[in-house]
Amino acid sequence: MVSSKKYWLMKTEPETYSFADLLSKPGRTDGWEGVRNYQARNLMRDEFSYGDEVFIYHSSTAEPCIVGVARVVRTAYPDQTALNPKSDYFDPKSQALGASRWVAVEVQAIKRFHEPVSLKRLRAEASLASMALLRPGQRLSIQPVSEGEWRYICSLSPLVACDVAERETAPLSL
DNA sequence: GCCAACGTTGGC
DNA sequence: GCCAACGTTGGC
Repeated sequence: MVSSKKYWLMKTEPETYSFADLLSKPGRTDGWEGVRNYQARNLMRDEFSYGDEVFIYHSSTAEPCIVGVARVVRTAYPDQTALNPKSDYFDPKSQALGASRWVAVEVQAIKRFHEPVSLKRLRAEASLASMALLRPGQRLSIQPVSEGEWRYICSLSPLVACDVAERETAPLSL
């Protein structure tokens, strides 16, 4: 039996890597690298399936918010940045091991919120009270999102397909 | 920049 | 395996 689609939330600091950065990649697809937490790694490695959908969340910024939706287009593979001494994500222990202890997945941006859904807004919604993201001291950079939470959040602001947005906004650059 | 809440490290 | 020290995250 084919398992049903699961939903996730992934945090990123937009100063380091923003949703716009993902949109700028070929095919709006990129490797989600640099996750250096076992719990988050295990979710990616053991739970992420092809086609799962992911909220992209901007953290450590003036207005923390969910900015868009991406789709898992490649399941977990070794995160090679852990073996690259020049990478910000270099991990000496992986180097000592001779293999990366970390994994990455590839995600493709598919939709953006017309109005990003702010953390403040999420906190104001009673039906999201038990959401993982809103728990005090929740630092996990990859979190499961229930189908109910997913649908509710998607109803809070219109979603714009990224390929459409590209056509509308991208100047001709040939 | 503060600080609470974690997670990791390493001595024992 | 305990746990103190240290580092990191991330909202405010």
